[in-house]
Amino acid sequence: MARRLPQGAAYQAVQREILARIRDKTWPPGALIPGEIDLAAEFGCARATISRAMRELAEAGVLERKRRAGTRVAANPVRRAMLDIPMVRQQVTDTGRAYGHDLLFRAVEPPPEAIRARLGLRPGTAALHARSLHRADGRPFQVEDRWINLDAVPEAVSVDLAAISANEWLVREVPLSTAETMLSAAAATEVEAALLGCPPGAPLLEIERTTWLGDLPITTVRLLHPPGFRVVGRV
Amino acid sequence: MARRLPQGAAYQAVQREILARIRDKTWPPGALIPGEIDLAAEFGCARATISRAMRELAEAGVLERKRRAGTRVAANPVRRAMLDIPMVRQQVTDTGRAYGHDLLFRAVEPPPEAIRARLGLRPGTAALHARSLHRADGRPFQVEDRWINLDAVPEAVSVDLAAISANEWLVREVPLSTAETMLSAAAATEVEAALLGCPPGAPLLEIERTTWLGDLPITTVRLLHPPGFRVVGRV
DNA sequence: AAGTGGTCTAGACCACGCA
DNA sequence: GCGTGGTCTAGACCACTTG
Repeated sequence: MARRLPQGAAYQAVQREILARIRDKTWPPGALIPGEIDLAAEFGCARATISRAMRELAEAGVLERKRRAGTRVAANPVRRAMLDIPMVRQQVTDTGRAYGHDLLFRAVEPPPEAIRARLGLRPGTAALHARSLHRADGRPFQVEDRWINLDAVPEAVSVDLAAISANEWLVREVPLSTAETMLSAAAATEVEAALLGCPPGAPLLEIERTTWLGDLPITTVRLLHPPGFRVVGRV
Repeated sequence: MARRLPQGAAYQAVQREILARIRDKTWPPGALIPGEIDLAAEFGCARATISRAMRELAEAGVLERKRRAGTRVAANPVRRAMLDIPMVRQQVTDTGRAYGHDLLFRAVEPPPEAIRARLGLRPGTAALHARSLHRADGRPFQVEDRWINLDAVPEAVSVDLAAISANEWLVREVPLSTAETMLSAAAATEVEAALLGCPPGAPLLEIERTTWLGDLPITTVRLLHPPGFRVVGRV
């Protein structure tokens, strides 16, 4: 760049300038903006610098890029929220509370049809089923209902889930799995209400997550949080 | 690279190799992995290629990088879910349904204390308050309860919110605002139940979002979805 | 003080997808 | 075709942090 901007890198200065031009409607939504070579000339920097700035803005949903067609300001910007869903233990201890968990149930049994399909099991195949209650300072924090595909991780059957939570064992043993996460609201059943210490029918935040290693389904879990629990998104 | 891998770019091939080595525990959680120069030599590519591969993996939470200290495999990988929260209209029409919305209420009035604080208003200041019902194929899809900071966007007061939803007007007029998003479960009040066509007390997925332009609060909104509604995360 | 990641450059080739 | 973005390279300087 002609003058070295004090705050941050050149590609970030380029990003700020692009964002400013979108905000002040120099480049309105849907508009075609100059190509990388033109902008590099204007900003007095290398094309790679412009490229990185625009690539990141495209990943953020601000710009839409197509070869030959050029770069446009996104017409329908999508609001994105990044949710961090750490291990339960961390969620609890990060807020200064004491973590504990109870294994409520453990069995190797054929899952219901919905779970069976999600884990890609042949009908009749058994899977490891575990239910736990996680506590913060002794009070109910999360009910976890988990199914583990024993075809994928047979070692799981011999893990003492009372000593180490399934979550932590899986993170250690099967790192880097890909996941699909769903959030919804559910009414507490009698059992769930008793566990979480809330009235039956109370609104619970429900997180369902299925993880794969490559194409191989590993586990699917349903997490229930007591009323008042919030998930906060960054960005 | 020595041999041109058919699928994708070189930096992606490097990423796949790094991920493979983490998975097979060549590089276990917490381990220090070779520096960029060493890896560039090993993979037979430029240092910038390794750098991009590792930078992205660090952004994804897989690696932790520090100058001088080097790069380590993340010890406590955090599960991240990226939620796309598009404009209501798109959410509805993308699933092939007809979109419609009714403006239920509109007033310029002092907000309750919680909202006032969130919008950074002086006590007694009025804000634009609007409540809408969004429909998909005529059926209730979302209840929107919004407050708009008229100090930040005075033009909002003269917008016909029956013709264009507040959401769409704000996206067009105040693009690129930053936002904080919260998800939780809430029990339907009598009014909300009537609007959404569900029993009172039914569990609703609640999304609260506040947006800023720089440091200036623009709007805060509470979105309620009927039972069964799900938000799905990518990655 | 030294080594690591973070960034930038100038140039190059490629691939996709409009015209 | 041909212009755009997408990627790669070889080399350079800088900034942070730790031994």
